[in-house]
Amino acid sequence: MSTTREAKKAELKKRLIEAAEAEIIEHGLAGLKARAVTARAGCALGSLYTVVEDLDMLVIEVNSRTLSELGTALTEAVTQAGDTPQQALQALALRYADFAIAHQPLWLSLFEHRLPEGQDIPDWHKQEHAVLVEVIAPHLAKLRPDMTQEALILRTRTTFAAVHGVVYLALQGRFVGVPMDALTSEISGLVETLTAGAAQIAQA
Amino acid sequence: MSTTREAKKAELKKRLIEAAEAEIIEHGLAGLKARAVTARAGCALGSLYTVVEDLDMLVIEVNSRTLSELGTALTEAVTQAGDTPQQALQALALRYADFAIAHQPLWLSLFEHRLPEGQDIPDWHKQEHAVLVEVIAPHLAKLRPDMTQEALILRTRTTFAAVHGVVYLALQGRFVGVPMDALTSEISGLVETLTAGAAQIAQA
DNA sequence: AGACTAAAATGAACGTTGTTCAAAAAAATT
DNA sequence: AATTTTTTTGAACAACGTTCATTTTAGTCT
Repeated sequence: MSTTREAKKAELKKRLIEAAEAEIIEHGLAGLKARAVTARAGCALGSLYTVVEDLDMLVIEVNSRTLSELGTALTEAVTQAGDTPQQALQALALRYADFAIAHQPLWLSLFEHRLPEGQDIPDWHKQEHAVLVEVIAPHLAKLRPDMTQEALILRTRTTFAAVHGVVYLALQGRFVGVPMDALTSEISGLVETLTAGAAQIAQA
Repeated sequence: MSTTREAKKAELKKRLIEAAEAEIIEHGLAGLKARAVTARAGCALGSLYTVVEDLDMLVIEVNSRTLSELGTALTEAVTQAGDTPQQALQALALRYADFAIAHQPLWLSLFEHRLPEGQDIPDWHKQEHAVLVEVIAPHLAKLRPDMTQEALILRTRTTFAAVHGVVYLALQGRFVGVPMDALTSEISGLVETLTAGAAQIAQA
């Protein structure tokens, strides 16, 4: 039997992913080093490449985990929110910001990680991003009954990206970003404005 | 006299900045290499460090140029737009997206560049980002006469960040981004929604 | 103009990356 | 127990940013 082989390999992979996650949390995505990860996982440097194509693919594995947890956080937020689309969208946006703040380095690596030119993200991982817009779509649809389904898909992505942009620039700490202590109220104000505008345009 | 000394140094610096800009345009920020830049500028590898602290500082010099050109593009867009705040904000957002598309790698390096942990962006360069929000503020103020000046400053940054987020995720080509061929119309729809919402909230 | 001094340009060399691969260790099979 | 197959290992490699002793150039002084 060769159950030991697969099991050990799977366990090593898990250990490496967890080590990479811990390293990103401690030193950020830019501070992720192959030697530090393998030392933390308790294996040789070369072993990394028996379990994963690349260091980049290890990052993608970490991002996959993060995306999954972010997804459950968002779906939970919807169930706890009120019934109106305004309340649901407010809850989603605030939960998104809360998650980003609470898991800053992991959340940042979702959007800062780049593959070398030519390579691109595997499809299975691209699909995992879908949850970010899927949780938004039904509530936006209630606000905009005038829109076709295709238009709604686009507008949902736009809405996500708008909220995302505010959180991203704020966490980045760049000059143009909203200060961290104003982030929650600004996110709330943005969603209020967006929902008010959407309802009004749909009615006209 | 030592006018030749300073002049040569200044000219070398200019050549290096231009070379770095060209390299970023061709290979992206991640593809910027000290050896390629110095080869392109026609000087030795070590000469780079007589003119600039770091390769990072060379990127900041390039970003400074880009920010300046982006600033003039945005101010020009306002003068060409109609008189209503809605028209001004539409013109600004669309011009921002156009600039990002037309100068993709340079625009991306404005937001993708990171300094090593501990170091942070020099103040003079932080200040250069101000133009991004300064062009927005007066038009948003007309839509929200109910807001205090401090609240307006925050909301201006939020508004910029929202539009920026949509452009950024679209150009990134990640799953959640708006497809490039829908970007212009989605930006327009977002600004329409934001301005409609703002006007309604101010009136209430 | 030529000798001398100060400054700047140079590129070989260093430390640190990610990645590879011949050799060693471990596991499976006979 | 011996043999074959597979996996793990870490020294070695190429590519990177950065440094610094040396060389070259520019400025100054008889």
